[in-house]
Order: sequence, then structure tokens, then C-alpha cells
Amino acid sequence: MSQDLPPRLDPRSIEPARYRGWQEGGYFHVPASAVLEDGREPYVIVIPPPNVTAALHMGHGLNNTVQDVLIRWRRMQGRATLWVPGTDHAGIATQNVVERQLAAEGLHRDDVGREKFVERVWGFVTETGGTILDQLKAIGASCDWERTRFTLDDELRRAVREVFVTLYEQGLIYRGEYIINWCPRCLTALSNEEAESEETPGTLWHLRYPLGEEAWAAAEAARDAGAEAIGRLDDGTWYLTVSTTRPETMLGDTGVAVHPGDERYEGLVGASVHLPLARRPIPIVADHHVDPDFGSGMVKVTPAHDKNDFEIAGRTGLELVDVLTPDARMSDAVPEAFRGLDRFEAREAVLEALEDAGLLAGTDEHTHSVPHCYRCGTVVEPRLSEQWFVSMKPLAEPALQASKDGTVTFTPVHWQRVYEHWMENIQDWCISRQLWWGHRIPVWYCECGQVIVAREDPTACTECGSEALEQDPDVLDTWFSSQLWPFSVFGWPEETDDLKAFYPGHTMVTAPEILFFWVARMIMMGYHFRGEAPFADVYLHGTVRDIRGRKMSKSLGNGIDPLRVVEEFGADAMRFTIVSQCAIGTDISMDHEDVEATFAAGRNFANKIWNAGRFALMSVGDEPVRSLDEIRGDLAAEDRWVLSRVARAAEQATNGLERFRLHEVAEGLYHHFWGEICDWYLEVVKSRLADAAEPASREAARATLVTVLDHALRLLHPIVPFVTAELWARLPSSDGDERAGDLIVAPWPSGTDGWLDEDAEADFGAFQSLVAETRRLRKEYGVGEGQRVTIHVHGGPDDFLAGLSKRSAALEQLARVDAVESGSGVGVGANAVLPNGAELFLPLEGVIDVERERSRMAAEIEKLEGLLTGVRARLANEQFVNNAPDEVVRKARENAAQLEEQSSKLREKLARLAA
RNA sequence: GGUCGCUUAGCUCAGCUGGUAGAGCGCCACGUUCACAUCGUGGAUGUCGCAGGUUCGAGUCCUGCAGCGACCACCA
Repeated sequence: MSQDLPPRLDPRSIEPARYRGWQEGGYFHVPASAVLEDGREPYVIVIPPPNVTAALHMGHGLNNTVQDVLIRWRRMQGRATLWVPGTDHAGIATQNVVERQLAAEGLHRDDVGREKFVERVWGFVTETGGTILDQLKAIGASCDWERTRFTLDDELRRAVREVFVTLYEQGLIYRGEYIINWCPRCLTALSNEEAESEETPGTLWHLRYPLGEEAWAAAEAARDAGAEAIGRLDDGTWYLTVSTTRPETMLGDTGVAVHPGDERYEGLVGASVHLPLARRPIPIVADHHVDPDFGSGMVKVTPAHDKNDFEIAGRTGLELVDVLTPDARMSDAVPEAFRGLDRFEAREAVLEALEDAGLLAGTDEHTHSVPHCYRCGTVVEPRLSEQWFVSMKPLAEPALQASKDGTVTFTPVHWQRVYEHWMENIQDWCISRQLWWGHRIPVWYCECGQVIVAREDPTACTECGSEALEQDPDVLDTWFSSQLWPFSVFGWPEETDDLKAFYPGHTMVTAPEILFFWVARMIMMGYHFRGEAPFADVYLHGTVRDIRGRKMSKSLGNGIDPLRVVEEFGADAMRFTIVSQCAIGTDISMDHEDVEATFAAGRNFANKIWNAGRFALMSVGDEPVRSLDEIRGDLAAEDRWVLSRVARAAEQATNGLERFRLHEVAEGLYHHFWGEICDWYLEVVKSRLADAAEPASREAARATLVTVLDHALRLLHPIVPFVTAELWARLPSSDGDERAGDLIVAPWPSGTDGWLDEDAEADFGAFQSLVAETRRLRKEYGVGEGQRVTIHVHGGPDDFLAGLSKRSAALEQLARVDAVESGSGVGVGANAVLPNGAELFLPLEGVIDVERERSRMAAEIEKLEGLLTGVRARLANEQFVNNAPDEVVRKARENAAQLEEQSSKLREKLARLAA
């Protein structure tokens, strides 16, 4: 059966079928009873749910490969292993997609109305949503698909309601009018996390605000005391200077603030300022927030459009004037000339008007960070608005503690501090969104003024009995439902068996970008509603970047489609490539312009596994092999060596997986398999596997080879599941040791410590260096591959030479040595000293044409010397050294040094040949 | 502005608690005898960012400097 394996691995012909086999075998599914009744230890990962409309990209490839590696490993360890898949409804993102579709038809969401719009989104999501989960199957993700969840499932709606209402009842959710981040394009409030700041070079404009006459005397005194912000216009009016990066908001100024201790402006507090353009009087107030040392020490206060100003207003009683409409145009609160202007047009218009009035004092270059909507990139506007908030401080406490006492760990550990810093400075969370797609806020308003917050939709007012209830039009931030994911997927608030069995989970694998959006909030919710953290370890992997270090993205066109990679090179190749780059704390870089080069390592390795397996299967045949215990006495040194290496590989892999050092695991196993099993063991053991070989030795070799391959395939399976499973299924069984049905549930290698054999390792290591030195000498003296040689060995450990005689076949195979003789050897030849002290002599008389080799070398030396003489002559020429460009002289010197070295090496070689 | 990180072979990066510099890809040469040319064998290439310090010994620890980056906050 193994004979029909093709010499080249064709992933397409094995991967899909193998995956189907796993699914049909039910290997991905684990029932709660496995934990609750059978007492198996669970291992649970909940997937970071991709956006329901997303298409698989390399970021998902990375994220899910890592999860699958961990899942497969734990499953093999015998844990009741569960990976829960699902998707996120992704409020803004999904709504934007459908709105764009509507726009293509010339429609706006208002044209179709809320109900129809939501229907349409559902249609879209039902039709195209979830394809990403199918795409995950192509990369081998062993999720329990029977448990697939969607954040808008009825079950999860119930969880959201329960959490909202409970938090409300506990006073942790409240509604109020505050400055929030507003996206004028998405027309919704955003959380602080959703407003991404970006360093932007901009301008700081200095504006002059005329003072009321009653303040002129104080102004003059302030000016005389050195207050540069105070001045006098041509018409004699006294003014003060304030600065802003958003001049259009000056129309909404309702005051000017100074620091209460600022002596310069003491007499001005309480005075009035004539707000230009708006032609309103506004007062000067004192507030601690103002930094007297920054700028003029005077701040214009725009309470409806700035968070700090809003707080100043709250303390000083300044009015609130909202000068912007939701889509960021100037509102009716401003003079007619500006009404309806877009905020940026208004900026120009305001500046022009101020300039005309002689009230623009000047400008400065000013780089500051400007918040942008994380979904559409529009500049976010701080805006006064009535929204729902979660009071975070009380929730953060246990979640912070969990990090500090190690209940929850972070890898890389660096993120622990970032997490803690954020938790310590946590701010309330604005959770209402002015969208239609999402979890509707479970709050109803009655005309009598009653506010009803309820788990079930109410039919009548609890106060007046009226049935005319209006539900709050807003929906919740997407992350409000995502944060419940670790328990909502198990049916919470029902106390289900799943919940009992699988909560808390174990590992959270995700990207650092959503540490605050999601991870932190899951931990808080876990503590608040379940009394414990939803997972013990947070593994934060890097970002997938292109060769120039740019994040892969659709808009940059620098992405690599994982499905294309699977199609061309196989899922194993992609997984191995990803995992081998997965060093802790580093990003993954891939060249989108040379996809083949990027995945070559993985593809080649998968093919190597395939061929090594193919060869081993052919050599071993179908007959069952003995157990190792049975043939222990017949084991050759190389058998004991390779088993010892297997034991080390297993230990190293387990250790690496436990610490999320996936890159080390991949690299270690790669070397073990390719560098030890393929390059050495298979080559050494070839002759013993031949039909003509001595039977006891052959049986020992067969048993060892099957054991080694069995273990190697198990160790590699989490990373490259397909090719390993394909081969493993074909391994002959060993007597009295029935294999599990499929590699996916074969036991993870452990307890191989008994195979460690330092003597065997030292002994085989000496043999390896002998082979390596022999090969090197052959190459160096041009002894062709077809030419058999005799080598002489003497010195070194006593049994070294004796051991070699048993390996004549291996020496023949590895180094084309047909005889080993003891003693130092005589005549013309090459020699080398091995690390163990033994001396190796390779006679060359009669092997190569020594005279010809000598004259070839001599000729080469002559040629080098000729070149060297030329270069030296040039360097000796002062004119050349003085006049030629430095670069040229430097190169000549380097060249000379190089030639000298080459020539002296060759002379040495010639001398040895002569000896 | 605060915090943290990075700087090692042409490229992408490993190097845990200090002990003779590593991998993959790429490059050069040779090789198809029976697992694999998606292969084998051999080879070349590094003042481990710069400057000091601790040490018998520093890529690894300390200090300073330079360059790059991340996260957070934000003063108008």
C-alpha cells in the first residue's frame, strides 16, 4: 500500500479528505459529559470571533493556526479539548458594508427604514456570513463546529440582556449627557478605544478676543505686569489671546479660563469677553485645569466640544453651546454666515472672518494627535451627547488583581504592564451606538416619564400602565456582547452542563490590538458574572506584515490570501511557515510579491516528511514490528542514539508548547526530523533494512524506525496535521500495541526519559564527526562521489575504532568509504583531527592524480600571486594612493588581503598534500 | 509628554538564567546509485547600532548616545 504513495506530496489530494475524516470521526466534538461524568480534565479555547462578513486573511491564518496547534496538542495529551468557533456581528463594520450596498443602489438607510434595513443585514449575513468559518476548515482548524455561535444568536441575546439589566440594577450602567467621541460619518458615538489617535502635523491658531470695557483697567495692569497675551487693538480695545487647533469651535465658546493662582490675570476673572463673530459676551473664569505655563495661560472654553472644557463648565457653571450637527456641519447656534458649513469649511471661513477683523494674532506649527474612527477613518468629533455608560472602576478591580497575582498571565509578559496600566486608569465606557445593527438596548421609555430596563420586552408601563412604550433606539457596542463570549457561548445565564464543564476556559489567543477592546473586558465580565477569570493565559501573537514591515491590508493590496496558499502549497506548508516564525513578541513577515519564497520552507518540510515517511514505509513493509522492549538487546548504537534524540525532541517540544514558544517548537522539530532522523538515522539504517540484512539487526532497525517515526509524527502533528496523519495511518502496528484510530487522538509522547542515552549520543556524535571530516577532505581534494576511499583512523577513545567496524555499511552509504584501517597511514594524503582526539588520514595516492592536483594547485597559486603582485604594485604607487578615490584604494587593499589569504591557504593545502 | 520594546550574516529573524556566534531563505561549487532536485554534500559571508563600565570572560548585565517602533495620555 505504501508503494503507491507518489514521490511528491500533493496536499490537495490528501488534506480535504483527511479533514472530512476527522469531522466524520467526531474528533472535534467533546460533550460536557466527558468532563462532568468521565472526569477528564478540560482544555478550552474560545475563538476570537471574526467579523461575520470577514474574508479570511493572513491575520486569521496566524491566529487560528496558533489556536489549532495548542488545541491539537492538548487533545493528544488526553484533555477534554474544546475549541468553540463563531462569528461576531460587528455592528459598525457590518452596517457600513450594507450601507455601501444601498448607496450603490442610490439609497440611504433612512430610505428603507430601520426594520427593512435590519432585515437586509440579516439577509446579507445569512447569505454570505460565516464563510470565514468554512475557510478556517481549509487550514485545518479543529473547532467543534456543532457549537458554532454568533453574537446575535437568541441565546447570546439573552446573555446580553441579563448583563445589561444586572449592571443597571447594580448601578454600574447609567445614562447621561457627556462629551463622547462622535463619528460624523457613521453618525454614532464611539468608545475611547474606538477613537484611534494619529499624530498629525497641524496648526495652532492664536485668536484675539476683545475684552469688555469694565476689564480694560485690569487688562492694562496685566499687560504692564508682563502678560503677553493681553494687548490693544488699533481702535483702543483691549483684548486677550487664546489658542486653538480647531478654530471653528470658537463659535461655541462660552468662556475663557485662567488658573486661579495666576496673578497676571487676577483682576480679569469675572470680567466679560466679547466673543468675536458670535457676538456674545462670555465670562472669564478661574479653573485649576488651566496650566498657567502653557501658551498664554488663557484657555478658550468650548464645553460642548471638548472633554476638558466640559468639565471646566461643570465646575464653573459655564453654558453649553452646541455648534455642530451630527454630521459635523455648523448648527443653527452659529451666525447665519456659517450655518450649514462643513466643519472644515467653517474653519476656513472663521479664520478669514477673524483675519478681516484683525483678530487673528498668528499661527504656529503644531503636531498633535487627532482621533479617527477605527472603522471608517473619519476625524472623530468630541461631542456633547446623551449616551449609556458602564461604570468601569468597580469592575476593573478584580481583573487588575488577577493580573497582579498571576491568576491571569500574559505572553509576552510585557503586555501585563500595559494591561495593568490601562486597568488602573480605566474610564467609563460609552456603550450606546446610534446604529441599527446590533443588540438593541433593553430600555423602554413611557410617555409618563418612566424608564423601564427589563430582561423581557415589556408590554405596558410599570408605572402608569400605558402601552405606548418606546424602546431606546440605540444598539450596544459590539464589544458589549463579545465580552461575554467565554460564557455566553455555553448558554449562560442558564446554568448549563456546558457551562459547568467548560468555564472557565484556559488560553486566549489573540492580537495585542484588542487587549483593551476585548480581552480586558472579558476578564472583568468573567469575574463579575462568574466569579473567576474566563481563561488563565493570554497569548498575544504579532501582526502579519509584508516584507517592508507594513501591516497587511486590503487597501494596501499587500495581502496574501491564505486559501490561495493552501491551494498552492497546502495547509501544512502554511501552518509550518507561520508557526516557525511565531517567536514571542515578534511580528510575522511575509513577502506578498514572492509567495513561493515565503512558504518554501513549509512546503519543503512537508514534502520531506512525506518522503521520509514514504521511504520508511517501503523499507519496513507491512509486517507488524516488535515492541522495543522485546528487541532491546538487539538495538544498535545508532538505534539507541536516535531514540535518545527522540526523547530530547519530545521534551523540548512539550516544554516549548507549555510556554507558547511555538517558534522554538517548530524549529526544534524541524531539526530533529530533518537533521537527525533523515540525514543520519535513515541513511545509517538503510543497509540494515535490506532484505539481505541480518534478521535480528533488521528487526531491531524496523522496530526502532517505526517507533521513531511514530513519535516524530505525533510531535509534528499539531503543527502539520495533514501529512503526519496521512503517514501515521499507514505505519505498521507493533505487536501488542494497538494504535489509536487516528493520529489526531494518539497520545502525545511522554515518558520517553528512559530512552535518554548519553553514551550513545557521545558515540554516535564521534561517528558523525568522522563522516563529516571525511566528506570535507574528499571535497577539498576533489575526490569524486563515485570514488571509493579507504581511511585510516588512530587514537581517540579505545572503542571508537571497534565501533566503526560495525558501521562499515553506514560509512559506505554516508561517505563512500569502503574500508577503515587502524593506524596513522603513510604516503601522500590528507589528514584531520576529530573532536574526540582521533586522527583521520585519507590516502590520496592512487585515489586522485596527486601530481595533477599538485600542479593544479601550483598553477592556481601562481595565478593568485600574479594578481597579488599587480595589486601590490598599484598600492606601492604613491600617485595611485594619493590620487585615486578613497573607495578605489580601499578596495584594492581589501583585494590584496583577500588574495594573500587565499594564496596562503592554498599553500598550506599543497604542503599537506606533499606530506 | 509618559511607559515599554527593538537595533545580530544579503533578506527575515532566533539566541532562556553571561562561557569558543545560529536557523530559514538567498548565494557559490559539486552531485541524479535505488525516499525526496520541493533533494544531497561541501563552502563563503557577521568589529552582534555606537561609546563607556562590571567581570577571568559580555550579543547576553549596567550607564550614556544614536536610529527605529509600539502602547497610552494629551496643554488649549
